[in-house]
Amino acid sequence: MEPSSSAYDPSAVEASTYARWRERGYFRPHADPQAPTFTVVLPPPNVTGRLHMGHALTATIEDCLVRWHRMRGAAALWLPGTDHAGIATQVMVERQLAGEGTSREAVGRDEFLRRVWQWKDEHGGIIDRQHEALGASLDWDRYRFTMDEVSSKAVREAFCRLHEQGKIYRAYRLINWDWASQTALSDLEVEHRETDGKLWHIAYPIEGSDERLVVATTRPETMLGDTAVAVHPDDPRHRHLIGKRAMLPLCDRSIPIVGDAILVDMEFGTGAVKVTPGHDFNDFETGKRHGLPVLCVIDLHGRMCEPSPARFVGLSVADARTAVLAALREAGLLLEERPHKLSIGHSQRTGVVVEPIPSTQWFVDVGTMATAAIEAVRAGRTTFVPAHRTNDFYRWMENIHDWCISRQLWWGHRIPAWYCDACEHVTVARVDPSACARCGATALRQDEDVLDTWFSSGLWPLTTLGWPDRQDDLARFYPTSLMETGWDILFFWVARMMMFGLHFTGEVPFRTVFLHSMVLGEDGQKMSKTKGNVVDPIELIDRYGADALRFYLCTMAGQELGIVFSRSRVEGYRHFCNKLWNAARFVEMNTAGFDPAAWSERVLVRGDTSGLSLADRWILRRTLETAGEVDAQLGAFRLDLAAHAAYQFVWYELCDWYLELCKPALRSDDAAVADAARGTLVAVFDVMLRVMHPMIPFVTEALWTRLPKPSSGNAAQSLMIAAYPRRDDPRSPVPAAAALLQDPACREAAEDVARIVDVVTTVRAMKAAFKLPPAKAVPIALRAEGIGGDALLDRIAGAVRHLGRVERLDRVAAGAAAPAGAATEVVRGLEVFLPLAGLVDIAAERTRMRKAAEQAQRDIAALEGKLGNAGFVAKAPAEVVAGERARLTELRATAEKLARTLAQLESA
RNA sequence: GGGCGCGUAACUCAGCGGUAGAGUGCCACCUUCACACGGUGGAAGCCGUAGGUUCGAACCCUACCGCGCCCA
Repeated sequence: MEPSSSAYDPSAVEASTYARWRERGYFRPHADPQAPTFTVVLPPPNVTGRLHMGHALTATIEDCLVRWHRMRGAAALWLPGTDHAGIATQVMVERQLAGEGTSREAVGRDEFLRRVWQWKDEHGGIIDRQHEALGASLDWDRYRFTMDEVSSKAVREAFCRLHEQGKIYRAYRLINWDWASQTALSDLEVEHRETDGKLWHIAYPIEGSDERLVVATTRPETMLGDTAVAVHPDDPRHRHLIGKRAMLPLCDRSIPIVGDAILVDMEFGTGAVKVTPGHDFNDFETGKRHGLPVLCVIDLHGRMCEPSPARFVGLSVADARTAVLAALREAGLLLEERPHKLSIGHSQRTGVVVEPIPSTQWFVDVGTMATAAIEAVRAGRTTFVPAHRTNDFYRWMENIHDWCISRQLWWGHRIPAWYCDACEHVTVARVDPSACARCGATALRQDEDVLDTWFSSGLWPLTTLGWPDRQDDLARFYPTSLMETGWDILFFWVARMMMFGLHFTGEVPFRTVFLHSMVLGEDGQKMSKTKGNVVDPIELIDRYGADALRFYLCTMAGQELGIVFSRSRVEGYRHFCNKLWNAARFVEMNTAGFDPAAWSERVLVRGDTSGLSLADRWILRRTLETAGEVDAQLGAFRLDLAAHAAYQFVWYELCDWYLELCKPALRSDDAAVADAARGTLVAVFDVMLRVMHPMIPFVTEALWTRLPKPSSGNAAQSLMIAAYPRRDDPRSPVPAAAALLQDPACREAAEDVARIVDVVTTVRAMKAAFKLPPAKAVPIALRAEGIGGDALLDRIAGAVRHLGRVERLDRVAAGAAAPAGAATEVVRGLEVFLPLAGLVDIAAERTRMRKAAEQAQRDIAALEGKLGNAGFVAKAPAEVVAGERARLTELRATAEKLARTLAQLESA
């Protein structure tokens, strides 16, 4: 065994440890068919993407839970893979081609696809290796890519089935058009941003009258496509105009005036709105209600087109707006212009303003699938964590629109529809057809478009398990246990997966949906390259270690609000890993050659604590309590509280106190005494390393592998597959856990340790107050009058002497006078005297004591008031009242002792 | 406009009905035989504001003020 360094170096263990886990096949679910399964599918990142903090958070939470279940004995399966990311990837390759002075149109579809695959091969897979750096225990043998054979087959199967069932159809509809990438988008891919715009009032002359109807609009250029004007049927200002016609300015076209209570808000603008079914979703619906024609006046490149008047044709939307406004102004029809905030849709991918345009596209009728998904959640078949997210899911599902799934891209799953030139029949088929299904003609053209990437990722829980061909994994691991992702993509992923999963299998895709919030930059803003506040998780891993980053992310997993990144906290958790490393090193140094078998059999198996010291009993009990706490918090998805409990215990109880308390025993000549401490150390570290492994797998594995283990029978090769310490688990490393937790001796030890901590802390503080060096050995005296007397002092004296650096510990009998010239403190009724011949300023000490006495009196008065309140005594829980009474008793004793000391000082 | 969430120490966050906590930072002392990525002691908070419920409120309720997100 090589001597370990005094500083933990993550880079020295992480990569090799990960490789070892992988070689040994620990990432695969074990074969035991009886074992419960725990299955998670990783939300597929973009194949050419890089790990960002959101991915790191997702992977940390999922890995932690997967590891925890694996240690609890489940056949744990965490499924990796990547997404082909249609638009994003295509845009990258198009940019590359543009750099070469060519374009996808110039090189042709086949060459373009070859180039995309090449791009994917060159840039893909980086994020997989980054997940490895984080320690993700993904089953790489089951890796899936949304464009691989299995996925492709699944996509085609799903498309054909939905088409056969009439749930996929082709229609001429208004869609969101991204002119930069020349494709349609679904509603979800459009981001609405609030923008400062203007509201214009335009007068439309009424036919056969001198009247004018004034409409308010934020998009004057679209008036060229107006096919009606709408007013509210209850509006006394405009009601009489319904049924008449207006003359559309600039176009000299006669359009009807309709009454529509849905579209028109009487309070807004002038109470009259222009209706442009070709370029506005609300207007499109209004057009359907009134049988209005749909005019398309904006083309696919965002330019005005026929039937716009010739002088506008060819202008960009922005130029057309200027021109239209100028023309209206000239005609005296532009009445008002005022600032107005409006929300404008932008393409999520390219950022350009999305134009609603009518077009023929493929759609999924999601109505019944959405209903089924809502019902499944209502029935509790899938639950959301945190629970209040359930309402977001309902609200979105209840207001869902049909999903536009065709994209005018080349990179993606090509739509399996073929058009017959002869009879115009559309053949949709699982296998590429050679002839028209209706007329048999062989002149077929496949649809040029591909499917929305989210169509294939919506099938992800199915395809990762081999659907539709393989059934074994599906039968064993579906429905999966957990879907964990950021809540910003609840609708993209979770909702679609729910619909598809239920539709194709009748069963929900996952039992629990755990949604975390977003990681923001240190400035509290959303991370973005332009703001320069992006934090790279890989840089953090390199600098602080994967465990430090993971532990930090665990502590943030419960955050409801955005997670404001804090580098200093990551650094703090690196310190924690280092602390753990050094504590374990201490154990290693002190247990060389120690065989814990006999100790384990007696204590851990039989629950016999008779040979243990006070400190041993205390720390054993606290270790088991902490194990239970962490286990419970992980079960409640409170990774933050699990991490917190482990941190507090390790640093402030185990390291600060137990490791110091056990030192005298370790150096004892009495082998039994030393072995009691050694056995305890070994057992405590075994349990705690297991407990923390899901959160910080690397450092715990490195230490656990090296340290002696208490149970020689359960010599697992790796902590990863060791049993998680749980009271009722027969595989638990502490079979007698329940008995130990019940053991009165262990419980009482906690009281004594608390006394030790009190006294030692007091002595240290007194030294500091009198400017004595902490290492200075001082004489002290203690009096435990009325709180256990000599028996208590017998139990704690040794530890107090050791930890307080006390050279002589005297006892002051109940009736005796306090030592003269001594500084005095009373802590929970126990008097601590520090004789300081010559050092003590009697006057100052007198003042200090007087202050302490006054404070005690104030506390007593406050408590007496509380206990004197009849309402409190009658209504508060008995244990609370009893607790306060005990506190009062203790405080009175303290006050009395302070008074006595003070009296002695005053007479001095 | 509708919905949800959040305002606790200088910063990042726990606590969510019974004596205000952690990390980082700050001050003083300590290179003590696991750890200076450390130890000891300390300073630092009208727990957003105002009401209400309660014996008791940082915690529950209401309103308001800020901040963020989602959906229109």
